[in-house]
Amino acid sequence: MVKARPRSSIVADRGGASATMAAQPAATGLDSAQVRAQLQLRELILSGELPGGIRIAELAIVERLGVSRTPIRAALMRLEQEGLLEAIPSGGYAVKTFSERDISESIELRGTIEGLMARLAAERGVAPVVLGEARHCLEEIDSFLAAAALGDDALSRYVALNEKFHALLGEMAGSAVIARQLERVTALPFASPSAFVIEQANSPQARDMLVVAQHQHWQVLDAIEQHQGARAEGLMREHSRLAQRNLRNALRSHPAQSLAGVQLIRRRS
Amino acid sequence: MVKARPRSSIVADRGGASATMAAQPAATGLDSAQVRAQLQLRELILSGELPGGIRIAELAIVERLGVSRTPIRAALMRLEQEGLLEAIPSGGYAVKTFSERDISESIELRGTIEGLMARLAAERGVAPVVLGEARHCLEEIDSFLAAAALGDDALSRYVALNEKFHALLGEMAGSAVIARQLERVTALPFASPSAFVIEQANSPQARDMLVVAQHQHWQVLDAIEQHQGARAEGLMREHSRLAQRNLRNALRSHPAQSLAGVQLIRRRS
DNA sequence: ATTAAATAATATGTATACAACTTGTATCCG
DNA sequence: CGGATACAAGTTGTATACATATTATTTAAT
Repeated sequence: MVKARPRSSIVADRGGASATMAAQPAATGLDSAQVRAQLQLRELILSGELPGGIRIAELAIVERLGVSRTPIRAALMRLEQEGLLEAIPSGGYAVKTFSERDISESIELRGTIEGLMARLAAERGVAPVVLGEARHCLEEIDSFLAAAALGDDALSRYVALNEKFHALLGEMAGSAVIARQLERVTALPFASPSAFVIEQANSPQARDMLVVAQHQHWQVLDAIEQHQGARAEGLMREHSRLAQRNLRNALRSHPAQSLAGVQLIRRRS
Repeated sequence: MVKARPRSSIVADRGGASATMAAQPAATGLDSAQVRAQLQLRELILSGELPGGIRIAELAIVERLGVSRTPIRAALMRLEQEGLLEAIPSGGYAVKTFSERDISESIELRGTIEGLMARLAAERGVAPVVLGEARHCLEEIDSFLAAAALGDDALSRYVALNEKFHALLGEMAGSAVIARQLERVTALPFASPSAFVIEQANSPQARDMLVVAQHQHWQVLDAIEQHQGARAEGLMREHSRLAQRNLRNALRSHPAQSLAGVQLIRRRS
């Protein structure tokens, strides 16, 4: 025991950082350091502080986040699996960039998998309790979509309920395997069901778009209830093409908006 | 520098193991320790030495593979992402098990994604060079499928060429995003395109099954060449249902065969 | 005898030291 | 002046020590 408390001295050296981390549990949660590092790194990437294409040095992240290399390495590995980073052949990771086509294909893939889920739900049948939940979810959307104009809070409520409906779709399909893969697809920031909804908030057709989307929601649910597999699948696919349209609009008219991760999109590719 | 060469002494202690590892590069390749550990662990799982449901202790793997915990931890994390392990809430990993339904859904998902690829290839068009490769691949299959009876070598050649054709399909679709997700699906041992082909080798209908599969291959290629997106997609989906059929046969008639990973399938679930 | 609590054993999570490798730079030779 | 080699700085890969959490076992009390 010659060397005395190697860690406590180090902690004292880095006391400021540690104290900061312990003082902001609201931002980072109280998960393990690995999860915290993963969340914080994802934020750094999506906020643009770590621009697309840049190589990520582990030691730089160590200084930024105040944890050792071990949990950071784990976080980097997970973010690579998630698709936000890509492994460099010579070692290390770089922040990935996405072409408009990449995003379009991600959305198409999401629509295809969601279509599969809707078809399975229709073919196999869904427990009445879950069907009730889904109906209730859509009724809630109906209720505030009735207003002629929508505020920002209505938009965010739509986003929340929309995600809930899509989550319920996974439950209705009853397949953990497929749900897992869908999660991997929607992990990409632009492939999520309501990625470009807020982007279109100020557009005059914003409400109309939501009306159409909600109509599709109801039709999908109807198709599922009536065991119309092909109809449910087709509707769900078409539903995802609204996101395609929003993607194009967002990239054309609003060059650099506040959407998380836009700076990862490389134009002209 | 009080403590002298902590590693070299340790290495001397484990000299046997290290020397063994260096002496068998043929079995493990000369990749990094992380990749080696990942490959060896996967083998241990698929061969049944680490049975489904069992918890994996890192130190036990350290003794088995002769590398330190760090690369093993990385390998475990990757195998979890791959779907062979599942994280235990209290920490650590356990070998996953699969119901027949899980596998069936994995195959259906693969068929769906391959169907999407085939449709995209048909709609967008494919470079003549790649089309030629695909045609050549199918012609090779034709050539040895002409024989009335098939030996074991013919079967393994079919498996190789079959995988090549499915890989070419990814190239024809021209989507790195979708190809990546398909890889994740086919990473599961039973979802791979030719998972149950060998299993059916001794069956009298084995050759007939391959004839049908090969017919579908040609039809898909034809549909792609003629820009018939819906036809290509439907054919590719139906093609995957041959695997479904083989799965059922394999589980019914041949209770515990030599297929890698069968012991991960939990009957009665 | 059974259950609960306490303690010991063992597991994973984290930090850091060390080694190997990659990359950028500077110097020397042609 | 250009190129190639050698050297140096920095980065990732690996091993291991340490801390903490979980699990198993044993003991005590009801």
